[in-house]
Amino acid sequence: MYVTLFNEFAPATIVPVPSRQQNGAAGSPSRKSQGAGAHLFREGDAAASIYEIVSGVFRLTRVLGNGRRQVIAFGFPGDTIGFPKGACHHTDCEAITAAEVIVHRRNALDTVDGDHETHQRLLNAALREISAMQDHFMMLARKSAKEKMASFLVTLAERNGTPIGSYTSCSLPMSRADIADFLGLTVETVSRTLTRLRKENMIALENPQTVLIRDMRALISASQVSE
Amino acid sequence: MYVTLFNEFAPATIVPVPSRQQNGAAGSPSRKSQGAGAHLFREGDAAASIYEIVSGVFRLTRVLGNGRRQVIAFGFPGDTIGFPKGACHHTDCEAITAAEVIVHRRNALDTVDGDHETHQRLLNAALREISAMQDHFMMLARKSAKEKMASFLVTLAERNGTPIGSYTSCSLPMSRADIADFLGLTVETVSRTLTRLRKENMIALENPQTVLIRDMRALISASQVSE
DNA sequence: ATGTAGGTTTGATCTGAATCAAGTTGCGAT
DNA sequence: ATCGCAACTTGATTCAGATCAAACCTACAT
Repeated sequence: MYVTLFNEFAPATIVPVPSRQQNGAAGSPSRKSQGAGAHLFREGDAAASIYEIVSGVFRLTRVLGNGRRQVIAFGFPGDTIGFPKGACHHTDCEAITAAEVIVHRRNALDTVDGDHETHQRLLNAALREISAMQDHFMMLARKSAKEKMASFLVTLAERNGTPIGSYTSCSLPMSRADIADFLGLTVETVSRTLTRLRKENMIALENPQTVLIRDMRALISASQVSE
Repeated sequence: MYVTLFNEFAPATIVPVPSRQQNGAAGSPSRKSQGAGAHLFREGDAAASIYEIVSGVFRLTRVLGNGRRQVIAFGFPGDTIGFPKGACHHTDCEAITAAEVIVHRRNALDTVDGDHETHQRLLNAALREISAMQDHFMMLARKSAKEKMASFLVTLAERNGTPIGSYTSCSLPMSRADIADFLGLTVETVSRTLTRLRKENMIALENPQTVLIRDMRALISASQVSE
């Protein structure tokens, strides 16, 4: 059974942060801080809000009967999460690092009277989300373990990496189990595949949570479907 | 507990088009007929329109380098298709039967000035889409061939089936290759799995394009993740 | 410092689905 | 009719990744 990282922070440290309330009638987005390991919302919760990630990393999951789990997405700063299905959230959402979000009232999506620009931004986020998920389909259904892992690292480096000389350093805030459940693999396969990429000199592991990409070109090439 | 795939689909919101053509400014949705095999749009096309399916079945696909293909979704009457990524369509869309669609100007999503209600309907369709795709993730990543095939048939029966006594007849307008590329399997596995479900007396094949579901309860049970 | 518990890596084996390879069936065109 | 082709089914074999099983860290708690 799966147990989350960072359990030591377990008690949800949700600290509302005072913020620019000058936004009159409808909008009034507020900020919220979130400790690592705390749930932002759970599957089935009434969807009162939509969130824009300011800092930190979130994990969106769904669970299937027995224990099979799917990580739908990781949320990074700039991402919008919490699109509702009807009145409810349809995923669990947990912070995997300490995090901060901007909270929008859920019906910023419904009504347009209040804040056109926010509405439009959320809508565009939803459309981007659809597109990103379609990419993920390809990955889940049609890529090998190596291609999946390479794709994942390339994406992560783009979002999250810091260049160090000609290399790129990239932290993996999520556990191997999270990666496995995102890519549709097992932890063992994730681990083995990382080792393989390491032995092929594409990456190095500074420590289990930090990857150094040594040959981005090769990694990108490995992320694409081979002939 | 996880139930079935996609059964949260739109309760066929086929709003008959009273074609409020008096709506000069923004709305003016029109209809379009589409022969079997004709493309409604292709990946990369400028996304000028969004479509609501009135009749017929569409197939949304993306192609990966060599020849690997992913069927993103099948579109049935009541579904909305053609959500753009930026200015472009990000999938191919082909009618697999003769079909008819309602055409909305693309910026029915952008601007709200014209037709609030249409805007809202499209937005809700986008949110439903996100939810449905999340279900599909689970299927692609975490289900066995038998579970996938059973899920697919159950979903199809819900959308498309006609009860015949205690049985449900259901046409498969798409080819085995389409089904395979939707479920992340090969044609051979699709065929074998259908045979297996047939031998287990859950279904019968009237002909290759028509399935008779003989034991819906068993099929639903097979569609769920086994212990 | 020692013990313990996750998380990670590595190894051995197994298996479900892919691949390779024929058949079959249905159908439209000659 | 029957030829040709495409879609489908079935069979034999292979293989990538799952599963089963041990180590191997760290980091925290005693």
